[in-house]
Amino acid sequence: MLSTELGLRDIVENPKSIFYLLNQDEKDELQHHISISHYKRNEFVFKEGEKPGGFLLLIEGKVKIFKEGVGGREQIIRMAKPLGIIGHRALLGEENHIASAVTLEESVICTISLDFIFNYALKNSDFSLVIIQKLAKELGFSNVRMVTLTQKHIRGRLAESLLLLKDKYNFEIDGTTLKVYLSREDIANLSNMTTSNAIRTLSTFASEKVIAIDGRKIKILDANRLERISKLG
Amino acid sequence: MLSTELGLRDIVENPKSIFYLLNQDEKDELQHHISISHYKRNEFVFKEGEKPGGFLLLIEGKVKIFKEGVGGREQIIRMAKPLGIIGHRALLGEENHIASAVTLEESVICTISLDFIFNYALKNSDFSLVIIQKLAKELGFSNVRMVTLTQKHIRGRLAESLLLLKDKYNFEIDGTTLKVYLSREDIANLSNMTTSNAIRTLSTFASEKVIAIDGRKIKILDANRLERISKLG
DNA sequence: TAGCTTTGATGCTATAAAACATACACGACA
DNA sequence: TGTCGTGTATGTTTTATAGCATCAAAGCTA
Repeated sequence: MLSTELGLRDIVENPKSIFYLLNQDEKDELQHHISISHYKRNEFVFKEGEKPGGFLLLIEGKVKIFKEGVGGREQIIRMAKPLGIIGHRALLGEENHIASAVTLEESVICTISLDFIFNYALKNSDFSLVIIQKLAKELGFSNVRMVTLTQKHIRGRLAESLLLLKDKYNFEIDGTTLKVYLSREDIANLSNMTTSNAIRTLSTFASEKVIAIDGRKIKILDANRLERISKLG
Repeated sequence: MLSTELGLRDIVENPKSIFYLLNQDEKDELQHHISISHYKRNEFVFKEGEKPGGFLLLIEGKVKIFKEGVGGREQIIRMAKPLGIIGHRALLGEENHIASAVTLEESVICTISLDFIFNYALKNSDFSLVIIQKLAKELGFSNVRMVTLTQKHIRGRLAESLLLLKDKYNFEIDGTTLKVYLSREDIANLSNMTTSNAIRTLSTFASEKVIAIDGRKIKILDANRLERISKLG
């Protein structure tokens, strides 16, 4: 089911891939610096404190990036989807990982050597510019999120997280069901609240007909209302 | 008192400046793309929502970068000191400013044109690499801060902020007085708490002999203890 | 299929921190 | 010299949310 072979081509041929804009020589060279790994659900890709071993590109699956906080309580910093890059912050900042990455479902990840990134890709100023833009946007996201996670109340934080999941993973073909299936605990860790409060607030939203819940399946019934809750509540 | 003339040379000759690593041609070109502005205390350098007008380098003074949150409550995202760059995130991400910048004291800021940054500086891969590293480190800082601001309790957050101020601005010649004089409100906005709680917790720290306060003058008496409070409390 | 573990749901209690209310110190300015 | 405004200090009340306990449902595994 997991299409490894397709994945390799995808990395350089899909316009959404960061390596798409490399020139042909660089793309040819890339083939020698790449390796592919399969992960089952809930496997660590890297752990907080580790030294980055390469530049990682998620080919298939979903990954959460989170940091352990006070008393082991984890905060999900961001989530990745196919053709997203992971672990790049530590690598580019020449630091160890400050967060861990765990697969949310069966995933395929391709590793590009540090050597290639620093000696080939980053010599290409188009590539550098895209990396710069990506980091700048991520930094903006992180700054905005810092303020909302600290200032918004529970309902607002949860609403924002649901909208975030919608923007990142979109809907199933029905147009309402979120295309990502998280445990209540993960939803809580994404929204900076306890699991109990995530469960409680989700049911409140359901009773208000803003969402519908069926196990881990979440349908967004009233996105505008959710938007308003995120802003005001 | 504010040394404008010295400032201009400093930009290219001081190893701490990001423009130090440009080659001579680029440095010569830079002179045609630079302008300098003076700011009084508590003046806006840029505001949330504005389009970045240039790449800003703080020559002299201190600046806070903050974001308006729920109900106008502001969160200080970071603080800048001389030879630090400001507003670069929006510029490099090709977005509008998501935060505002205000001087904490009389300041001198130099503006480098967008044109120079994109058509000269970023063509130099050494410069790009330094920008990439800077952004990556900032992103790491922001991610870590996101977790501590959401998870630590008041005492821990305030202790962390005081240590942050120490790391950024260091001490006066006496070796204990923080070389930055913030209002209680700014300290609160930095630490994600109300002004009352900042005042209260500061006095508690003072009564515990961890710090000494004399108006806006803060002496750090026991940095280790503060470190422990930041980690555990 | 039974027994065990994990996850989800809900009520109750405790508590950290916000919100509010004064009061005081200090400088600016008439 | 008095009055006003601003920043700082401190006590009291209120509230959001964490923490805990219990129970039900759903998945696993033997």
